[in-house]
Amino acid sequence: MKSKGIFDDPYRRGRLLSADCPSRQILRHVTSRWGLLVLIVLRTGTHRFSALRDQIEGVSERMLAQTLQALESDGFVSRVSLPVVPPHVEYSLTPLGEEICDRVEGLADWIETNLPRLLQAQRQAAE
Amino acid sequence: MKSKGIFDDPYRRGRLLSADCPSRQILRHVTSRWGLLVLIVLRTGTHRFSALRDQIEGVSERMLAQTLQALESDGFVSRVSLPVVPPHVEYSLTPLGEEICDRVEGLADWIETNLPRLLQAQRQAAE
DNA sequence: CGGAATCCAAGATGATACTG
DNA sequence: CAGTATCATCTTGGATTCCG
Repeated sequence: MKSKGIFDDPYRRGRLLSADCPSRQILRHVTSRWGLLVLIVLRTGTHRFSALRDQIEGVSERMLAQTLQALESDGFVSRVSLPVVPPHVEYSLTPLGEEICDRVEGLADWIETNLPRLLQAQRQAAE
Repeated sequence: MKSKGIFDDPYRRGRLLSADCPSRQILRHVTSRWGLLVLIVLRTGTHRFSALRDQIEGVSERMLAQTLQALESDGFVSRVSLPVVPPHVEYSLTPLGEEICDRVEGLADWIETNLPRLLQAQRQAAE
């Protein structure tokens, strides 16, 4: 009888090129249109819902709520609801969220810093 | 008469939190569902269209072509079409593409490596 | 204040068929 | 082989309204 140890699990480490790799879902959450921006803002500390909405220009309340839920369900964001009226809810990064935010911010910072080069490359590629 | 120097351009460096920052578009291209995977595969060397399609499980030819065009127009991917029949087209990373791929792969690798932790965090967050 | 619910517009994606 | 064209579908996103 063959034993089925943990080493038989093909996803002990992710394989992004496989269609059914769970990494793809997580990746889509953190690289989603608003997910990445939420992480970046939360990296600067705890924020309330309205503060996030105001800092992330262009996000709707609907998408912000949806994005926060996805990040929370992945364990990247912690949600603390204070039982007061009017409601007061605070969002912050979990330790896991801080770790992934390092990588996310590395990407975002590189683009922001190199934007002049990037815009020039776009013009050149358009020729 | 006021001179309009390059320092007047608010986007000499990007500001991702601004709705109209060009960085957002570039970011969406490289973090798109297939864009990220294309970059990762091209990091291993030059590939033909069909090779990319085969390696990136689940991508359709339509989306692959569209993704490659976006990355090419941003200056991340170089497209070389050999004038033979049947057609032979080779894709590779530009120097700019390699630079950004460092960051993209950093993120992807972290997720793949930490997938076990991530899946456990998901279960815990679901409680 | 922080959402949830609903409806609708816009965009992303896919299957298929077709072409140089 | 490497796409493009077309159509159908699914997802994303936004505006509005309502609620505890």
